[in-house]
Amino acid sequence: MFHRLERRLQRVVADHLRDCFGITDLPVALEEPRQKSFGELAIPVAFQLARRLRKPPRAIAEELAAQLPAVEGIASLEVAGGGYINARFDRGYYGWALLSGAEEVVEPVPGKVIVEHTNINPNKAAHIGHLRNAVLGDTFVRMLRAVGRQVEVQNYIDNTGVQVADVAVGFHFLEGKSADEVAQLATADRFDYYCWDLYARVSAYYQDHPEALAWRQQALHAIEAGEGELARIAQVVADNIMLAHLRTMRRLGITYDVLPRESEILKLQFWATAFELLKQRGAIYYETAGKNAGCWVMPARFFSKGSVPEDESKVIVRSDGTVTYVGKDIAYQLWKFGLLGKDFYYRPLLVEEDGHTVWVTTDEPQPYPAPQFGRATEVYNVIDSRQSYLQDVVAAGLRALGFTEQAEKSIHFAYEMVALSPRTCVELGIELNEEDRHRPYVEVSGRKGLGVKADDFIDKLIERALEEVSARHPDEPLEERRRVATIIAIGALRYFMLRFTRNVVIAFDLQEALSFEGETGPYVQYAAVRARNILRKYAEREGGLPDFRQVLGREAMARQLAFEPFWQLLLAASKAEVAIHRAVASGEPSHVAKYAFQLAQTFNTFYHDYPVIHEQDPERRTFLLWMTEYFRSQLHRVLDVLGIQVPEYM
RNA sequence: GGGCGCGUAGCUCAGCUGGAUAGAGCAUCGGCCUUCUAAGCCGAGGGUCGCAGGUUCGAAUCCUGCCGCGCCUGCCA
Repeated sequence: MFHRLERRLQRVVADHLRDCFGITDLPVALEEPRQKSFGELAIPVAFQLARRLRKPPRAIAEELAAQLPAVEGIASLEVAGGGYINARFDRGYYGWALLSGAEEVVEPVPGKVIVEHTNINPNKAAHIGHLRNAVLGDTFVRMLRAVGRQVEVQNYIDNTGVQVADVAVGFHFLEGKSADEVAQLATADRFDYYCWDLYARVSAYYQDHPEALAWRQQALHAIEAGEGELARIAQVVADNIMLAHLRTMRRLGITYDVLPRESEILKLQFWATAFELLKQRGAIYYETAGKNAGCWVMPARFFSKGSVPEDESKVIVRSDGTVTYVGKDIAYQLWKFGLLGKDFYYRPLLVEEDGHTVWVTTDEPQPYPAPQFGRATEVYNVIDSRQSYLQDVVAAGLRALGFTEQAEKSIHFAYEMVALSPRTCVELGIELNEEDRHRPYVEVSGRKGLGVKADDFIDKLIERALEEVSARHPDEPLEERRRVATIIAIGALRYFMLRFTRNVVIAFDLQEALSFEGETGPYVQYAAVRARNILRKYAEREGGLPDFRQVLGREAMARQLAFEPFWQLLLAASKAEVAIHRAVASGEPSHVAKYAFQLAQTFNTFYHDYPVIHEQDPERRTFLLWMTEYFRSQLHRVLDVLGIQVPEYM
């Protein structure tokens, strides 16, 4: 409703400027006044007009305020300060609109958005860095859907890359295991943990035995050819680790529509097609001299922003004829926009509890009726900011092929890494040198087997939450308590990953992340639980909730909302839509998290200041009860966008 | 060298397209549980918004130049 009134006022002002001044090129921006007593919306347009009209802003504001036509829902306009026009809402109108459910219906927006996220190498367990990617991506998807966008979620599986090859090397050469033995091992619990350690061992082995890197080449060629024991091992590893990742992400309420696999990009000749295009359009050329001799490269001028020497070109096809990640990604991006003229085949991989099917690509025709994947109008690639160089090259590839519009719409949804605080490193038994000890954070490498495994961290959170729940509700059955603790733990985790803006490095601190106080997910959940408790208790006592629309009319609303604190509380609670829209516009999920926290704070103030059930005045009691219900629904709404559930009790 | 990002309270961070007295959490100190669960609420202290210029009626926000830190700049991804 706030959103709607804002737009309505914006339009009236814009129309007025057009009709009376002939001004159409001035964007009318509305603000929220610094002081609440100034009203609900401020129009600073007089400042912008001052220079153009050569009049003091104050005079322009006076004039405008007097001339502007009446706007439904706006009670008054008044001039303040140096030239602000402050608008006050008609409180009865506003409250009644919220109560009678005149909320805006979410209008579907044309076009399909693809969000690609998670993309974990299927060779070892996920770590906390991956969680940031998945939570960010999943939340962004929820945000887009909340504003009416059609979204397809993709999780790219690099099942033919170096990382998978290295684990295959580990099983084959270091452990002497056959593909069957690995397959047997994969049925056991925590196969992903086993691979985590093995991968670290292989990396260490390469360090000490550089000649062993030949094994990697051998494995990569076997995988690309799809033949031999190493290829079979790699497939077993990739398939099973992929499933392990899906299980980990499911714990966080994260799922996908389709999993495009790199093996199909190769087998179905996606790359070959893209390669031809790139050659034809001169986006890449065969280098005959210098360090990149024998490679197909893209010249730096296509992707570089600064002045860069000509030999800084990016290798797309290696001298041994294999294609780099960037090359495959260009083919993949082309497919996402429906520009490749090819498609995958699909089969259902699994069905989630809610009936949602996760599809995976295959290289042969399938009998299953799959949805139409790809063909997006807009693409978001959730990939950490360290890869922005590669992402620039990919976008440059699209541009070089003449797809400038799609290159613009292929957005690198970048975020900074998750590092560990020195304190947490010590806690995890990671040795630090003197320099690292005094840094704000320490980057940890998955390659060395350092870092925090996602499932371990989730388990630890649940354990901590269970202690809290058990202390408060010792009489509840353990299974119940565990379920509640899990919801709280996931809420804490998701909130922690979302509370920072994308471009700050998270210095992950266990102690801080395990805390359930202050600006945390559980704080917001707690507010929602409190709201529901009031409603439940009232319903138990009175045999149900009143029919608010019957009991509270527009006049009653106006009467109650004349009381300033009530008005401010309702106003704050009604801004969820605005917050979500702004977060989508700025591409910043943390804005939703911030709003959720503020909303919870506001509700806690309400909770503390105005006992609902004990209120004596009947109209006021009903009003307070409705406010509680409104807060509850708004809290649920934003928590849903954040992917955070509300437990039965806390 | 070049590219990207960061620098705001003791610590961790918000601050939307420039706007009216710079915000929150944690930590510290002091209050509040016989009233809808204290994972809560109230209060206090704490800031030359890295530095210097510039644009503007107005700059934490935009521009330029410095300083400090991080990441990238691979025939790994």
